[in-house]
Amino acid sequence: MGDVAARVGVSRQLVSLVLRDQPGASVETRERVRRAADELGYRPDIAARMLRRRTSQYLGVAFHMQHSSEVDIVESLYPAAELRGYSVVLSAMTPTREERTAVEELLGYRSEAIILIGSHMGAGALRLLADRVPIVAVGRATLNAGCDVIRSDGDRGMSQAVEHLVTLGHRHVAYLHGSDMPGAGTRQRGYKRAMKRFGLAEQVLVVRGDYTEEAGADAAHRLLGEQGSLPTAVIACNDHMAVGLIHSLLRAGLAVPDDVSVVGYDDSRIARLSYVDLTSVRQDPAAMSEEAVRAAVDRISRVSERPRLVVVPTILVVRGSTGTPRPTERVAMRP
Amino acid sequence: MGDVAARVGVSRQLVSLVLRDQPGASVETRERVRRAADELGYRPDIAARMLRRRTSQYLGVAFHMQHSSEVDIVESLYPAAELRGYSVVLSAMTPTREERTAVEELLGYRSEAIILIGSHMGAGALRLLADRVPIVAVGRATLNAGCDVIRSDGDRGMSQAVEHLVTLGHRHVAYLHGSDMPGAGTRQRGYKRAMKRFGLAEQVLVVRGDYTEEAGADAAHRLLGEQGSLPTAVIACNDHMAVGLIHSLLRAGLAVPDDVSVVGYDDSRIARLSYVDLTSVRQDPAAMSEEAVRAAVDRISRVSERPRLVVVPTILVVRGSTGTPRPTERVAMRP
DNA sequence: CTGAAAGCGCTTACAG
DNA sequence: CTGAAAGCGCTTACAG
Repeated sequence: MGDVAARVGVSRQLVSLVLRDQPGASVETRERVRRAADELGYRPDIAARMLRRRTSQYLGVAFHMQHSSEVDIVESLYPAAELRGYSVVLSAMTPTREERTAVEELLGYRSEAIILIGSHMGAGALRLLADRVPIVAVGRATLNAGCDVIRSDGDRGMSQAVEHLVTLGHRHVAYLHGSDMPGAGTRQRGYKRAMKRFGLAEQVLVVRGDYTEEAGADAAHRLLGEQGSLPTAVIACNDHMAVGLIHSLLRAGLAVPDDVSVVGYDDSRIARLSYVDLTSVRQDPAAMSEEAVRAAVDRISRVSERPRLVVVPTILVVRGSTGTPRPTERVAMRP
Repeated sequence: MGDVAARVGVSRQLVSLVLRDQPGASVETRERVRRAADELGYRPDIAARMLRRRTSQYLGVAFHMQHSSEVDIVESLYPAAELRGYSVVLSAMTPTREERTAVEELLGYRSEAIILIGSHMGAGALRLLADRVPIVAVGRATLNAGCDVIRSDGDRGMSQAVEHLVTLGHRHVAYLHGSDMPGAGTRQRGYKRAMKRFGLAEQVLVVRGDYTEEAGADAAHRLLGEQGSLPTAVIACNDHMAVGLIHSLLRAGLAVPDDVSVVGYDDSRIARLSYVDLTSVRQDPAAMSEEAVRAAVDRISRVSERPRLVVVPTILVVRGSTGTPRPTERVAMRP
């Protein structure tokens, strides 16, 4: 910084001022300082800056690099944080790097709040952490852990899926449940509620499995095994199960969506593959990011007092795996 | 830090010493200091620490969060850096966050070297940057930009693919070329060289396209259009093209691998889907990370003088999309 | 082990 | 706009 000041012939304070876009320098000087900084390849030292300001202006973010849905959220965190004058500092969770490690690093950076995406921490550990620093948990149902929670509306998402299928004319809409999957309970509840709302309580059919492709394939076999009761549409609790299901149906000589319509959940990359072309419910990553940053900033500035729960609406992405049911089959379906 | 010192009844210097695992404190004191730090939830301020040490011990990493192959590399960068006493600081490149921005942030952190994964910078810009700080470019062919380059051996990868197919008994091995894709040139060259090596120069058949699924599907149509000349195996320059190809072949009533074997490249998530089950060439992310860190550290410590090029061997992952060619077809193939 | 001192590169506050 | 001073939270170096 001294070099830049010397080159322009001004004080270090003035250089600092210009580089922080503060008032107090003439337009001409401003220009000269900037040019000198560029020429010398000078950038203020972030560490020194944040040491002097008692406030780091950092939002720490811990996330699973391998999960594309979390990556989508992190991506929109950058602009959301910048809008409110904060910088994002990233700490990855990987198979070899625990959540604990990731969080400790963020604490070392003196993050003013930590946004925890897809956290696996127990409520107790989370509460202890939340006592030290404001925590915003994204995509996690646990309440009462002393932190703000932002999650997408799995209930409403499933409702959108059911509504879409009913509007197309389906009545026999089955559901593939993924046990042990985070958010699975909410999604199944959403399916059942929506079916009830459309007067289809008696058509509710839940097939259980885990959340893998194989489970989806298995489910197809079980559905096909029950003679005469094949639903005209199936909603899976995630895209992987949906894809396994489709694959088994095709192998069994059935057409999608002509014989069976299929809806997935997550709108993952697989859903978008042209030959899968899966109708899927997608969370709104940009909205979740904005809410997460808002919650963090409000808590830092002590605007919000008690933990907040924000439920962000989902979006139904209609693709080629859903269509109107076959008239013949609809008749056959109602004995 | 003062609080911890006061609590234990020692000097701040001693606390600092213990937390840095330096010699000079008794085992008992060490224990008491650690416990007090834990109880108070104290962590040394990273910024203050690196400000005082004139060396940040940071390795800056710029990468595309959305590219799973880059994420794989970053993941193994953490342990590789730690092994050599460095910390990793992440800066993401996204559709809304340019490489320039990501790099500037890393410079602000006073990274001692920057590992640039999948960089799109021109050679000129790269050279300018490399004058300011040691740069290691990963997965990029451009040499002579004043930085170290680590890339996987696309040439040898294709050679492994050809060898695998030839060993299975294939002779008519076609290639789907993806124009404009980084590394595409090297891969195509590898295919041609390997074919020549196995005395199959006359069987070389290159179908062009971009690197999308659609291009793979198109290629299938073109291959099917040429009567009697359908190869018994096809290598695609990436998994997406391979998957598009397989899909078109299946639609045309052909079986994979019974009628046509298919090999992809990248070993992406899609390749691993159970119903795709694609034999694919995969780069070795852990090896690339280790080489990247080694190059960075050597350059920081001025062990290496001139830019280094490290070519990391690939690994062939054999799955269900490749098999022996049909005897009948092999006869038909040689008129 | 302690204690007193200096300094990393900034920002802040203030008198001129 | 300048100039002199202080201080952020650490680490380093040194005399005891």
